[in-house]
Amino acid sequence: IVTYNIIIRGLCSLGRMEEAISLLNQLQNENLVPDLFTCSAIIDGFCKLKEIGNAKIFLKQMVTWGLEANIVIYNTIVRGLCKNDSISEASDLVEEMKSRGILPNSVTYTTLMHGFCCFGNLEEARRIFGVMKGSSLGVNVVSYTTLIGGYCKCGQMDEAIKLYKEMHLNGLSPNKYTYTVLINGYAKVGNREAASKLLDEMVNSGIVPDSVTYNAVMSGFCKEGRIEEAFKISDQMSQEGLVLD
RNA sequence: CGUUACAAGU
Repeated sequence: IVTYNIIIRGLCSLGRMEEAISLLNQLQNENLVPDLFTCSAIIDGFCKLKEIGNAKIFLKQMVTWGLEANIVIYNTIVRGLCKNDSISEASDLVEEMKSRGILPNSVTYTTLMHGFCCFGNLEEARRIFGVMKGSSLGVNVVSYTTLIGGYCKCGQMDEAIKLYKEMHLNGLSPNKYTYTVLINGYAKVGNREAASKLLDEMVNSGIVPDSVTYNAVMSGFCKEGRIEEAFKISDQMSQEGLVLD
C-alpha cells in the first residue's frame, strides 16, 4: 500500500485524478485496503483542482472503508475551502472537527489565518494568532510569517515589522520565507531601501536567498526605475548558480 | 517512527 500511495500522491499532485482513482480501484482489486495516506493524497488532489465537491464525496467514501477523517484530512479540506473563497465554510468545518473531538493543530490555525489574510481580514487572522499563542501549541515561524504576509499584502509595513521584531523577542528566528514576504512587502510599497536592508540582514544571519527572494528585491528596484541595480541582482543570481526564471 | 500525507514567500 505504501508503494501505491507514493504513486497516487504523485499523480494527485499533478492533478491527474482519473489515473489516481483508477490506481485506487486497482489496489482494491488486489485486496489491499486504502489508508489515511491514500485518502489525504486524493482529497488534496481534488482540493488543489478546486473540486471541493469531489473531495467531499470522497470523504464519505472513506467511511465505507472504515476510515475516519483525521486532522490531516480536515486540514486539507480547510485549505481547499479557503482557496475556494469559502472561508466561512472553512471556519465551520474546524468547529465541526472540534465537536468530533479532534483538536486543531498548528497547521489548522495557520491555514485559517492564511485564508483570512487573503481576504484582507487581518483582525480575524490576528485573533486566531492570539488563540494559538494562548494554546499549548504556541506560535511558530509559520504563524508569524503568515500574519506578517497579511499585513504586507495590505501595505501595513509598520505592523509587519512590529511582528518581525516581536518574533525575535519570543525566541523565534525568521527564515527565508519570512524575509521574502517582508522584502516583497517593502518592494510593493516602493521602499527599496528597507528591502535591501532586509536582504543584508538575511544574508548576515546566514540565510541563503533563492530566486524568489531575489525576484522580490528586483521588483522593488524596477518599480522605482532603478534598472541598473536590478541587473546587478540578476548578475549576482547567475553568479550564485541560480536559474533565472 | 518504509509514504517530504496537511500550513507561510516572487
